This record gives sequence, structure tokens and C-alpha cells, in this order.
Amino acid sequence: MKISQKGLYALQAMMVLTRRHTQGAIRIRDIAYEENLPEKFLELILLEMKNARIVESVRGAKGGYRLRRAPSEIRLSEIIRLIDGPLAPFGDADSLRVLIDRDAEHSALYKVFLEVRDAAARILENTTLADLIRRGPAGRSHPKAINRRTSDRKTSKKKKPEPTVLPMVAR
Amino acid sequence: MKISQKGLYALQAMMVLTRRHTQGAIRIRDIAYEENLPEKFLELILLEMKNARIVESVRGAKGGYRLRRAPSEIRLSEIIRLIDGPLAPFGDADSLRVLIDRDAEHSALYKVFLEVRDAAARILENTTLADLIRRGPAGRSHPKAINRRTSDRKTSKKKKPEPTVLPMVAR
DNA sequence: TATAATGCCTATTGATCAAATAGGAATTGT
DNA sequence: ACAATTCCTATTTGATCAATAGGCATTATA
Repeated sequence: MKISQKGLYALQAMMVLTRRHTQGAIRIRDIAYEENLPEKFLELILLEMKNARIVESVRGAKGGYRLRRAPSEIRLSEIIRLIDGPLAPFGDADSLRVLIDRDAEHSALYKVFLEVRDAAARILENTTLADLIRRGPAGRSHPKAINRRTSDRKTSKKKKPEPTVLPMVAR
Repeated sequence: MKISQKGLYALQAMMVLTRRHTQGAIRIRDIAYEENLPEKFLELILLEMKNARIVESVRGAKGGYRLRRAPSEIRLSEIIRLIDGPLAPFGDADSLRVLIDRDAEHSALYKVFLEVRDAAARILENTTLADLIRRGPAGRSHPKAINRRTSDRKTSKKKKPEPTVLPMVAR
């Protein structure tokens, strides 16, 4: 499974909609600005996610996009599958299972592929947009439940660090 | 991480070289025939794996390819990285770590990507060509250790308990 | 009701990559 | 000498990726 630039954009956009999901419809332009994404490209992505019923739109002036479900009900796997296809590193889970059954010579290999897929699926199916927002920004991955109470609002700083554009090194 | 057709071909070819790794140099044509792979394409793949010192070649008449190391010392991760690049679903492990440090707004997301990479790496680093051959064809993934002794037929001379790292990751 | 603001939709582009094919040069066994 | 083989570089074809473009449809509001 490869997550494309487009897939990353989609996930970033969904994080914005999650953070602001009490604020009604958010304009494409605002999302694009906030995350530094190409506006027209983002438009296509949002449209695709609307058709997949992950988000919904409000048309016309004062229009925009909002989540169609609670952030805790939207899994990263759903977004990634939509934009970038199956989680399996080769083919998809179903065709791998068929190959394991029908192609005895290579079943050991396909079984490993399926293991990899299952591992990725386990993570991505169990991480929701709500999880991402709760953890970040720069949050520790797995906050101790016992310490939840200590997250004192007085000490919480809404740090707005400069929208740093980072060089994304491929490869 | 996406495994391409080329990557699959590479892995298939390596499995052939593993099965026949006592037989000296194997011709490209034989591998291609045995696995039904496009011969000229396979040639390029083998060349690439030779340059990466995973296999070695014998030139001229009676030439061919053979593994350069024991099958138990060749991990699937090595082959896949060579042909298809990093195991991470986005970028590579190093750049993900940099992003987690430097891009606070998205660190939660990149952490998930890194988790996925680590899960794939755990499987692919711990599966060797020897493992694949021992398991297949159509073999069950996790043979009972208790039954290993029953496999001593007269024809089997291999009593070598290869120091292979074995099945991991509970289901 | 006119207008501006927005999303909807389809098409197009340029760059890159994937999968293969081609063909001659170099090397080696017989 | 010759045939069998790998080595190496180039080319091709089609698909995919990332992005841009522009007109249409819908809606709030002045």
C-alpha cells in the first residue's frame, strides 16, 4: 500500500474538518490555505470524498464541507482505501486469499503479503480522525489514561507555529 | 509500500534460486520458463540484484545466476527495498522521523505512517527466502514444531537447523 | 431579483513510472 | 572458431500522478 500525495492531502483536509467540525461548513479555500494545499486539486479530493459519503457539502454562497459522521467513526483506512486503493502491498486481500488457495507454488509468498496487509489494516482500521486530533499536534502517541485529568486547560497553549513548508523527500 | 509486478517477479526468481541453490548457476531462461516470466525483463531484474550483491552471475556459456548468500541470510525486505523502495507507506522511515519532529501539526499522522512501516518491516525483515521454501508450496504457515521429527525421510539429508528467525506476530 | 460566492463537473496537460522489448557488446565453455 | 550466455543501453507504450482550467449550478444576501 502506497499513500500518494493526494492521499496525504485528503488526510490533512480531514484533520482540518475534524478540528473544526463544530463550526459548520468550511470552505475549500480555507482548508487549502490552512494546510497549504493546491486549491483546485483539493476540490477534486473533497468531491471524491463527498461521493463516498465521508463528507457532505453545502452549495452556494456560505457553502463548504463538513464531516458526515463523528470523527470517532471515520477510520484512516476508509480514507486511504478510497484515495489510494487496497491496503495490501500487492493486489488486495481477497485476491491474495484466492492466490493462496489456488497457486500452491507461491502460497508462502502470498501469505506473507497477506500478513503485511493485515498488520497495516489492524493499525489503520483502529485509528480514527478523533484519535489523530486527540494525539496531536506533537502529542505523545499513547497518552496514559491515568493522566488524562492532568491535561489542565490553563496550561494548554494554542501554539500557532508558522506554517512551515517542509521539503518532502521522496524515496 | 507497494510491491510491483517487477517486485513479485524478483521474489519468484529468488525462490527458484533458493530451491536450486545447490545446483550452481541457473540460466535466466530456466528461471523465466519455470516461473513463466518475461525473459528479457527478468534479465534486467537479475542484473539489478547482482549489482546489489544479492546474487552473483557466471558469464559466458554454461553461465547463469546463483545466490550470493545462504537463503536464510536473505530477507524479503532486502529484495523489496531494492526493487520497490522503502517499506514506509509514505516517504521513508528517516524522513518520517524528521517530519514527526519538525512538523508538529501533523506528527500524529506521520506517527501512524511510521507504525505501519514498522509493522511491515517487522514481518519482512524476519522472513527469509529459506522460510518461504520451508513453508511452501501450499504449506501451512506455522508448522507444529512438535512434528518436525516426523519429516525425516531417507531422502532428506538436511539436518541443518537453520538459525532462521521464525514466525512472528500473533494473529 | 441581481450579484457574488461558492461547490460541481469534465477535460486537459506534463511529468513520471511501469512493464516490457530490442539489439549489440563482452565473456566463456567446448 | 563458435555457440551460449550475461551485460548494458536505449526505446516503446500505456498508465498513473499532480495539477490546472473553465464553464455550469446553486445559494445567501443586498
